[in-house]
Amino acid sequence: MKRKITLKHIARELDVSISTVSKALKNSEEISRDTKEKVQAFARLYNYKPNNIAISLKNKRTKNIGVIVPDIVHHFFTTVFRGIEKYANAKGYNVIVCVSDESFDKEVINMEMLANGSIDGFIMALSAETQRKNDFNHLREVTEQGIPLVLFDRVTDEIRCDQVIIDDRAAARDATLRLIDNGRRRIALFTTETYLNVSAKREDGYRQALEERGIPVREELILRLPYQYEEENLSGVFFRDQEFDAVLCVNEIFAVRAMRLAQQQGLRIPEDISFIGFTDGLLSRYSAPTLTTVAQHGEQMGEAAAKMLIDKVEQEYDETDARSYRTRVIPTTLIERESTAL
Amino acid sequence: MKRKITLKHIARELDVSISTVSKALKNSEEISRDTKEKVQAFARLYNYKPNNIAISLKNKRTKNIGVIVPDIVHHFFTTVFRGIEKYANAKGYNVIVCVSDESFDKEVINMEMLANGSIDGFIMALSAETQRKNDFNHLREVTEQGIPLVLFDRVTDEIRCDQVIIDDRAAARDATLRLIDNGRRRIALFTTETYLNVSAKREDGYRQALEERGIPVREELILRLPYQYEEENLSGVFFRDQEFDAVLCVNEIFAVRAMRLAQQQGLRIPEDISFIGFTDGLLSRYSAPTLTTVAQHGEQMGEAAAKMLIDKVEQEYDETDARSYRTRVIPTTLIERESTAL
DNA sequence: TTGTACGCGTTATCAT
DNA sequence: ATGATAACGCGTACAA
Repeated sequence: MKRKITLKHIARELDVSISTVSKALKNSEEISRDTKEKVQAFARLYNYKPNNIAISLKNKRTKNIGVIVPDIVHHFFTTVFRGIEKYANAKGYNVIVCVSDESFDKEVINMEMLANGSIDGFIMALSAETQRKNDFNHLREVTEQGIPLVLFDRVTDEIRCDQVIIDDRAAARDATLRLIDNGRRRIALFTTETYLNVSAKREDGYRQALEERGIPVREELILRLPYQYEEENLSGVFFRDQEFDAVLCVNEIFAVRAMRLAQQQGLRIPEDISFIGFTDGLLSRYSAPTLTTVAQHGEQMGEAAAKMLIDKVEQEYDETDARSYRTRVIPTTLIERESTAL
Repeated sequence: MKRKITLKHIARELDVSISTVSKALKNSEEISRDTKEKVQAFARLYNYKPNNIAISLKNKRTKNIGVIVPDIVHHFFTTVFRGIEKYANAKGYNVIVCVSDESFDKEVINMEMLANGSIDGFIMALSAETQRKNDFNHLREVTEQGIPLVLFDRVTDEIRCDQVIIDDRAAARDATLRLIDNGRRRIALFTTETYLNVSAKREDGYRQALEERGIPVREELILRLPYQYEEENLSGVFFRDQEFDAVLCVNEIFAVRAMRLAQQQGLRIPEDISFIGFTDGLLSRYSAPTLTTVAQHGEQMGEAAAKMLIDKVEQEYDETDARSYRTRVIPTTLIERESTAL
């Protein structure tokens, strides 16, 4: 077993001092050609690579960034993660991922775990529970320690930090307007039961669009669903009892399931009823009919977040402490597919 | 800004030595109650937490594990990752994720980056390119350095290490047998064009099932598709020209797209033609009709992999160097849904 | 009961 | 041109 070699080993073997080896490997001018060649040859032979941990300790920089997301088996978060990883990797950073599982406690524990030197900064989307509790002390502690933090998607304004978001309100408004312009008048909204910032904003946008067009908002057309709802006792009834000709859904799963139910009720899509969802994932692309959806461009969000974070990490701390926090709004795109193709 | 506090700060402040502080915080018997209380109070007040990096350097243990996957925006890998993260976290480990993007070079670079002290062990699924090139020197180097490695799903037998896999051959065989037992005789196979171990094994299983039942394998029923194929010039033609009554697909995207094409040709599912896919993801659950699929239980695979890795990391190295490498086969489950419901 | 010294691996500064 | 020393933060064997 070829154990990892260190400067010390090389020094001992070549009978020079550790610092000589260190300098030789960096091609320092102070070292003679002879020794440099000797050392470098030896190092190459034994495949010497500096120990990351030692360098981290010395530099107080880990070149790691911590990412905490509520869920990883989730197209949107995965997409954002890909953007983060791609950018970070290109900049020589590694990414440590923790999953909060929508739990406040896990979020706190993970943050504390990573905050003790493991990472140079955080990128995160808040757990549902955190948003519900409105308790952000763990975030505050971290930022007060001077650790850069970038929030994305599930954010809060209670903490001074960078943010990367989409304009959920505008996106929902645009989507709703599109339905209206397509001649739809009785537009339902299927949203989540649990409180999420984003759902709330999407609902705002939905309401705003209706009001703008002088269409009264009918509260009975707004359906708040738990994540794992049973088809029968909810939408089934809903579809039979209510009359509507379009549905805006805050995610694609709701949309696809709703389309299925509508079809089972004998409704034709998009002739009788049209659908728009959020999150342009696999379901939207491969459902039958394919689903018109608001693309959030997660990868772009991830890249933006990583860029903001790494910029902050690498900027000298003393830089005129003019800590300005920025919010980047990534534009959404309405991707039109069959579910609204009139 | 409350900077992170160290033992040194506490020692200076309380006018004791660093080691006294260190011991006091561990409630050592050698330290007087007085000092202990004083130190602990101070530490709590300033929220002292030991620096992970320093501890890693000292212990030569990082409590990090490295995960390298070909793709993260992918249901199966995500699911495995969740299992890894869950188990690792429970054991106090963090997970560093790198994406090889199916590229050999990126896989090598990421491995080397992490192997220099950043992690205690690797869990990975090989990139397509690595499998194609059959070049595993990067894996060999790492294992020769004594870094534990667990391969999952996309594995190789060229490297002595632990493995977590499903029995792809058996799963495909069972699925095919199920189709045969349902009275299907002209069963097609839709598989990937790029060489992957798993696809090859699934094809084996498919062939074996047919042979077992005395059904001749018709090569023209085996379709090898690129990942991003165009509907028109491939399956479209295929569906018109060929006659078959069932399709086994090596992933769920192929299955869902194929179902759609079949429906467009006027075929009824499952009456005229039935489908089985691999990977029990969202598409299988929410497609219309819902898709019968081979569940790979990724989360369980992830947990198993993490357990094997951490066991190895934590076992003393000198333990009778009886390095036995184990292969865990996670049983698959055929989840029957509408696409085969006769 | 407390403190000193050393080591983990590296680099930077300051001798020689 | 080379080497000794200190420092990053921590833990521990040993000395006082």
